[in-house]
Parts: sequence; structure tokens; C-alpha cells
Amino acid sequence: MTDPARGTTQRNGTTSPRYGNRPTMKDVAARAGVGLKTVSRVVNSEPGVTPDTERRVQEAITALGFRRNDSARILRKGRTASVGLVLEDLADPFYGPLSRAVEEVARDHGALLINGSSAEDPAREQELVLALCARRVDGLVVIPAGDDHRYLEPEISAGVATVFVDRPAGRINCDAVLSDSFGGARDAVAHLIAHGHRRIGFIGDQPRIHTAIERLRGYRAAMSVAGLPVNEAWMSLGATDPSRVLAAAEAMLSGPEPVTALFAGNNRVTVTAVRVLAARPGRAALVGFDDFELADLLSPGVTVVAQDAAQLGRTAANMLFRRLEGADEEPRQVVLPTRLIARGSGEIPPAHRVTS
Amino acid sequence: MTDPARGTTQRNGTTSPRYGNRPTMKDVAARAGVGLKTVSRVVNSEPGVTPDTERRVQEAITALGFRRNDSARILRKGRTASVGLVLEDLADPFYGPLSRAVEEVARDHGALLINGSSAEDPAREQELVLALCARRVDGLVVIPAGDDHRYLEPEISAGVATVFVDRPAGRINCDAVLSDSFGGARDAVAHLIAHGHRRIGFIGDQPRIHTAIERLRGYRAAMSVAGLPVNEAWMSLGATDPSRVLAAAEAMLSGPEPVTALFAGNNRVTVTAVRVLAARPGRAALVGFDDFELADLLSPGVTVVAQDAAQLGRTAANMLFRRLEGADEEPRQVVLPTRLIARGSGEIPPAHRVTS
DNA sequence: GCCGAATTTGACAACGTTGTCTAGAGGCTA
DNA sequence: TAGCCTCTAGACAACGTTGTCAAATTCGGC
Repeated sequence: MTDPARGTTQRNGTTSPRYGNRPTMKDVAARAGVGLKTVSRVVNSEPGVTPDTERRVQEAITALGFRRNDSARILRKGRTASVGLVLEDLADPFYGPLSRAVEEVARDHGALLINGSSAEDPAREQELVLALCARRVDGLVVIPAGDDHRYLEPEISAGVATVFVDRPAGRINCDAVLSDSFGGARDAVAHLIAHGHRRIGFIGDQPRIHTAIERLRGYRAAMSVAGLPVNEAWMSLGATDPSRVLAAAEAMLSGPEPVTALFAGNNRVTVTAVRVLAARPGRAALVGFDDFELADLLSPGVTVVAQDAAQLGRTAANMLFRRLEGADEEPRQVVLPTRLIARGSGEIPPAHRVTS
Repeated sequence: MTDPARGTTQRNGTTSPRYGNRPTMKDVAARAGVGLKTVSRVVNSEPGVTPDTERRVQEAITALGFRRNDSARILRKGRTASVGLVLEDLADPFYGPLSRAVEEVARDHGALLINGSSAEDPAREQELVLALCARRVDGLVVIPAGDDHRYLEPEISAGVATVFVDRPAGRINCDAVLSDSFGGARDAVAHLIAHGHRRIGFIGDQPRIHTAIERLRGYRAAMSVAGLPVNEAWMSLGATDPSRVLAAAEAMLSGPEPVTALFAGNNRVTVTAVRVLAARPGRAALVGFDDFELADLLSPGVTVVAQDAAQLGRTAANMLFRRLEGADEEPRQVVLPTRLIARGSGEIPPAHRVTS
């Protein structure tokens, strides 16, 4: 009924697998009437094989449908030619370009990318990272969810090159590539202040997350520089799911001292904020962290602090491969600048708000 | 200067790598004063080890910082517990959720995901797929760029489970999960016709791509059912970069027989079309294939034919693992329905256009 | 037609793990 | 105490590849 070649019968009676009975170099060698090592030489285009022998081997390879088993090769050579990427959520539009950029650099170095989403859960991050280490990836790019990475110490000192992105490593000294969250946030809030706002709300990510804290610092710094007081009710850090953000925004916009402008701490917050503001009479101003597609086509266009996700990924991957090629410097932190893109939503003056 | 443990000195004088001198089970066994197999048993929580022995082994593992080398394990067991995902571009918002869904299902089955972008290049697709096969991934999820997949035949009959997504395999019989492109396109165009449009333009992807052809077929079917003639100048298939789409849209909107509505063949085309229409006086109607974030907040809201990318990925991954668990059925094609979401841009009547 | 050098070729071990199989140690029954 | 059975433990081979090294072959120059 089924093809006998696909069965699991073994030559030697053991329960070893043979990967669904795929042909090996040994099989190719037998068929071509040459030695095992000669097949290896042909497969790897090593010199020292006569054209005639090479032809016979090639024929046997084609006839049997042989493909080299890279698992065995990896075991023997000790390099996996693969890098691991652990991020928060592949479905988030911020991480798509970042991921793609890492992949491109890896490809340039002949490496494949193994991918995993931590779902912002530190335990899952650790589980993923260690699974990748067990596979002996050559290097790791990590967008951390947790804030304690001491579990990585033995791996790093065993030679797994590691670069953190978007957020620094916790409690270990390690390469990192970050965006200038503090500066970007300060610019965003200064922009709102320049347009006349005095009561400004900040809705950010969970305080466990480094970028959330940095952006909060930037917010406070801008307010402080302008000599403006800050009300605790104007700051809200927490999960960025729509319901939480919606509640936070509503509270700020309708409290006893309602804010006249919002600063949104990341792209998901911004999107929800846009919805909240669109549903309300009398527009409040808005600046968001992270650019997003079509931000310019909304009315008003959404003013944002843009960071270059692809550049973040590219920089990190390049640092990784420099280490893999033997660079033995001290761990570095690279901070990439952000850019304020004014599109209108940040320029709405406070006078426009309705008094309830 | 550097830590001697990280050097490449070998015990036996060969050039073998030892993964940066990481400890192996042999080292653990020596330190714990037990046999190799006993360490293996402890690491894999196999029964038949006394608590005392187990403790000694665990201590040695901790002391040496041992972590099992999965490359060797994979070689021995013949299962890699990893699946490959080849898609067009990880940075495209359509593929993010799809990718994430595949990852989640893989995770439920204890497998990791190896990811690659083909950049819509058939040669690169093949290169990636074969690289994944060489690593002996257990299964493959492929969003094909090419239209001839005979190169996969030896791999599939060697036991690599394979499922195509979004577009069917070319010239081989293989599992596939698709969206109902034909039906969705027909509904979209019927929607425009129902709102009074008679001259409707279609801008789609390259004709090499299956979904582009299907959506064109749906467009033609809807026009035909309504008894409407179709002008060749109203159909444009090609690359979906903004410049090409912009040119095509401008041509259709300003020719001798200008269209009064556009049907955009995928999310990238839709975004560009929104820009073109926003920049023009006298709004033409628009329906797009694929939903996108904030489509409802544009004015007018963009009417779309939505497909569920995550569901596409989930379904494909489930089919894959069913095969891996031994299901030995004929290859199947699953077609998932699409859903028309009316938001306003499709309901603009043709009377609104300006006559030039 | 013979020597030495250069070239081609293959036997063998090793990479780090797991499956099989057998040797002991210990406990139980008669 | 002998005989049997159970349980723990380790020796060994194998997974499919590549590095080393030595054997076999070819070739040029005389």
C-alpha cells in the first residue's frame, strides 16, 4: 500500500530513525562505487576530485535524491549558522520590519533565523532563549520581556554572542541597541507645550519595561523644564490592551483637571488614543511614540516620534556578527536618535477644547 | 588575557570544535563519578536512577553549567522539533499575524519556528526551502513565490510534511490553505456595482501570483453577471510598489473612459490607492482586499474584503502537525471564506465624480 | 623504464547524544 | 542458602557528517 522506502525498517535492527530512510553519503558512495570521503568532497566542492569521479558521484546524488544532513554537519563542525531572535510579538507591526532586518543581515552571513515570541512573559522569554542555546545558535538577538538576565551568564561566557534590542539587559553587562526613548519623549512633550498645552497626559507601557520608564522620564523632564506642575492623575503606566488604555484616556480627559493633550507611549497606545479622541467632541491634541502607516492620512494627521525599527534590527545584527567574527571588545550600548514628525494632531491649541 | 576555558585548545589535538569548550555529558559523568548513560537518564528524567545518584549528577550539571546539545540529540533521534516557515516578507503586516499563529501552534507541539523571507523571488524561495530541508525540519509551511514546486517532490516523498498557504503549490499535489480570493473579489465588485458604479478599475499583484489571477477572475465574474462591459484599460496587474500603483490608478481615473471606482487587489495597493484618492478632487469609490488597522478611522472609512491571516496560519499549522502525527490522507485544499466590511468608501455613488 | 613529487582516494575516528543490552547488587521465596 | 526476580548502572554502538592521515595512483623528467 505505502511506499516501502518510506517505512521504518532498519538495516541493523536498532530503532534508529534514518529520517524517514533518506539516503546518506554512505548510500551515495556505495552507488557511485567510491569512498565516503570522496562524496563529502564533491558535496562541499572541495578540490582534489577528478572530473570523472565527480560526475559519477553527482549522478548517484541525483538518482538517490540525496541532500546533505545539516544536523550531522552542525554536530561535526560546531557552528550552526543560525541565530535566534526572541521578541515580544511577531504580529506587532513594530517588530515585523525589525525582524526582517535581522534576517537580511543573517542571510548576508549565510545564517538562518530561528524566531520566537515571548508574549511579554519573562518566563517564556527565558524558556525560549535557553531552548535556542540548547540548539547552539551562534548568536542571539533578544528583545527582553524580563528584567533579570543573569540566567544568560553561563551561556554568554560559553560563547553565545548576544545583543539586546529596544531594551537593555537586566543585571548583566551586555551589548544593546536602543532608541532614544528619553529624548524622543521629551521632544514630544516639548512640542505639545510649545503649542500652548499645560495639562498633558502620558499613557505608557508597564513600568517593568525599560522604555516605559525612560519615556516617563522624558515626559517629566519636559514638563519640569517648562516649569509646569505634574498631576499624578495625568500619568498612567500599565498593559497596552485597548480597554485599559481607553479607560485611562477617558479618565484623564474628563477628570476635575482634564488634560488638553495626550502623549501616547507606543504604537498600540497611539492607535487606541486616536479612536478615543475621534469619538469625542472637541479634539484634544495627541503625539504618539512610534510612527505607523497612514498616520498622515488621518484627520488631523497624527504627530509622532518616529524610531527606525529596521535600523534597530540591522544595527543589532551587525554588532552580533562582528562579535561572531571575533571582536573582543567591552559590551557597548548604542542609542539611535528619534525624529519628531509633525502632522497636525500635536498642533491643536488647548483653546479648542470644549468646557463641560 | 582571555579566559582559557574559552580558547580552542583540544584534548586530543584534532581541530574539532567542542562549541567553545562547553561541557558535555561525558564531563558531567566524570565529575559525578557515574556512567554516561546515567547522566542522559537524569537529563531526560528517565526512570531508574536512585535519588542519591540523581542528586550527584544534578550537582555536577550545575557546577559545570552543562546544557544538553540539541544538535546531537536531533542527529540521534531523527526529529528536529522544528518547522520551517517561508513567506514573502516578514515586514508585511499581513504576514505578521500569520507567522505568529504558526508559531503558537508549533509551540503547542513543542516545536520551534525557523523563518525566512523569499522577497517574492522564486529562486530565493527554493534556496530557503532546500536549506530548511537540509536541516531536516519536520515540516514546512510555505507561502510560495514561484509557480513550479516540483523541486520539492523528493523532499516530500522523503517525509517532509508540507502545507502551502495563501497560494497553492505549482505542478505538485500538496496540502494548501487559501482564502476565497475569487468569491471575495466578486463580492467587492458586486458591492460597488450595487452602489451604481459601471466603470470599475482593478489594480492587482503580478499575474504570476495565484491570488492576483483569482481576484481578477472574481472582478470579471461580477462585471459579467451585472451585464457590464470591461475595458482592458481598467485592469492592471503588476508589482505593488507605490510608484507603479500610483501610475496605474492615475491612468484609470483620468483616461477617456475614467473609472468611478477602484478595487484594490491587496493591502499595499489599497494603501497607495487611499493616498491617490485623498489627493484628488471628487472622491472615487474604493474597496480593498485585506483589512488593515485604522481603515475605519479614515474618512471615508475604507470598505474592505477581510481575510483572517491568523486563521490561515493556524489552519495550515494544524494540518501540518496532523500529518506529522501520521495522518496519511490525500492532499487537501482548504478554502477559508472572506468577509466584506462596508465602511463608506465603497458606498460613494458615481454621481459624485467631477467631470473633467 | 625508473625515481620522486604531486595528486587523488579512502579508512578511520570524532562530534555529543540516545537505544540496546548485559552485568551486578539487592530482595524475596522456598 | 540457593534460586529467581527486580532494579540500577554502565559499556557500547549508532545517528551522518568532516578532519586527519596514509595508501594508491599518476605524471614528468631523466
